[in-house]
Amino acid sequence: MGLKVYNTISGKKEDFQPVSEGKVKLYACGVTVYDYCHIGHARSAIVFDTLYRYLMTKGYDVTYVRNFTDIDDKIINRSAEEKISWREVGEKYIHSFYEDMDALHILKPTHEPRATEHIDEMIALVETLLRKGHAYQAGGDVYFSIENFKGYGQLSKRPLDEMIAGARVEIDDRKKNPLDFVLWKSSKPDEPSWDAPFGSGRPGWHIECSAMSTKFLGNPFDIHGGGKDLIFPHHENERAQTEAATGTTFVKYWMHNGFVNIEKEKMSKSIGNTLQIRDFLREYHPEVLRLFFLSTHYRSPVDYNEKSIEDTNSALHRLYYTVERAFEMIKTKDVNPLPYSDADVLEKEFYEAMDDDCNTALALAHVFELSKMINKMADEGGDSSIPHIAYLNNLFLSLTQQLGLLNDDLNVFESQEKMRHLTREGLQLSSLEEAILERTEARKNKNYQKADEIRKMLLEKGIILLDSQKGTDWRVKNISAAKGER
RNA sequence: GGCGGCAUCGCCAAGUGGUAAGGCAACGGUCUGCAAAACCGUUAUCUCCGGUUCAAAUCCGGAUGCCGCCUCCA
Repeated sequence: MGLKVYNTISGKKEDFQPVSEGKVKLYACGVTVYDYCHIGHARSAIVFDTLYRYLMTKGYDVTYVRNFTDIDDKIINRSAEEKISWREVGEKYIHSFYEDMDALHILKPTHEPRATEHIDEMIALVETLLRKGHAYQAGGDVYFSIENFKGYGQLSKRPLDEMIAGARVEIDDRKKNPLDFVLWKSSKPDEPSWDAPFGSGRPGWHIECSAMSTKFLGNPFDIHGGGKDLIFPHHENERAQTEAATGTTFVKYWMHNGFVNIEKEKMSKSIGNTLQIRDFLREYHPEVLRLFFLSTHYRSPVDYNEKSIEDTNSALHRLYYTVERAFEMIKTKDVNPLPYSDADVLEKEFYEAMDDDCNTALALAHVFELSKMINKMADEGGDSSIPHIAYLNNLFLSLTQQLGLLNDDLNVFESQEKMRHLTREGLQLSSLEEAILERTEARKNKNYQKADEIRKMLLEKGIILLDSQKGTDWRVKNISAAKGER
């Protein structure tokens, strides 16, 4: 079974057939660099990162392009607010973008072009459009004329007359048609501008993606992605201007991810409920966010709320503990992994799920089943099952890592989680260790009452003590349960 | 007003014709001095009404509710 993807323009799942055999050209709209990234950006990045990884797993030679919009009104405004140049604004937020993406283990795309480094290509594109009669000049600006581009509205599926009738389209006298959009805009005296045959100024929003995707991927290319909100007007306009200029299909498959809501409310700056990635990471492990997003199909809206995140956090712990347990059993011996057919079935189902329009939620279900299989085998014990456990564990890690999960070393994961928790509780590691020692003494003396008091005291701080032959270790209590008690 | 989407166990969430994956939580059990983790077991007929079909959560029609887009936005 081959990969199927849902194509926005046809509204259907289609068999994925790349333009060139064995190669995939993928373009995802990146960010406008004027602020820190929020978890909506993270979702988009994670969705297309997952697709990118999966395409590579399937053996495609993938060229993945993700742009930076580094010139735009918001950047100019920001530059005034922060009293730094617009270029410094760009640099600053590109830097922060990388910090966030690295923390989330988002793989680096093949190319990450910046708009301002491709002004020449944009100018050439605008000139072509002018020459072909798809664009016109008005008051120093250049507009794209939708009139003689017959496919306008196909992507977003909007009838033109009704869009025009829509109350929210701003009427601009300079436009021949209210839906015409700017390709090039004249700059005010103190704004950045570039010389062009049709007057100095700066590019409109959509033109950069047309220029850069075409430059790096050619036309047509395979997949163009982004958030659902980009379908109109951004992608509709990109498509119109590119196809009008080149006379050929722009993109074969359009893929769009759903939104992130926060507590059932749309996340937006005007409501003031945006959650930045860096703020999230102060509270939770980065993979909690990844697992959370992968638990819902990428096209569906997803509601961010504390309970769901804490549930996800518990689920992620389960995955890590499974690996920990498996390694514990394997490490003592030199083990040759021995295949196990029940696991091979799960592996097959995992790939079938991924092939079905990247159904990561279903794929994850199989990962959890595999986790159960490993734990069960470990429970039943017996040296004879160890080669199987080694096999299952290898498979488990290969599947989770395809989803970008379980990147951390177990010790790192655990200790980060513990430190994060101690900070949250305002506890010192040394005093915790002291309490544990004290309890161990009490247990030796069979003073279980005191031992239980200490256990209870620590439990109230979200710390669980784990007794074993080797001594007493501790873990962070499942946070959702801990919070419910307080 | 136009276009589109969604409604599945307490919560989250897969599932597009053959009698409901998975996660979290809960309860009972095994294990443990007590716990934890893990494992075993238990918990749904899919918003409502009508239709098509041998057969529908899945297709069609209608109702109700929720949401998104049409303006910068991942």
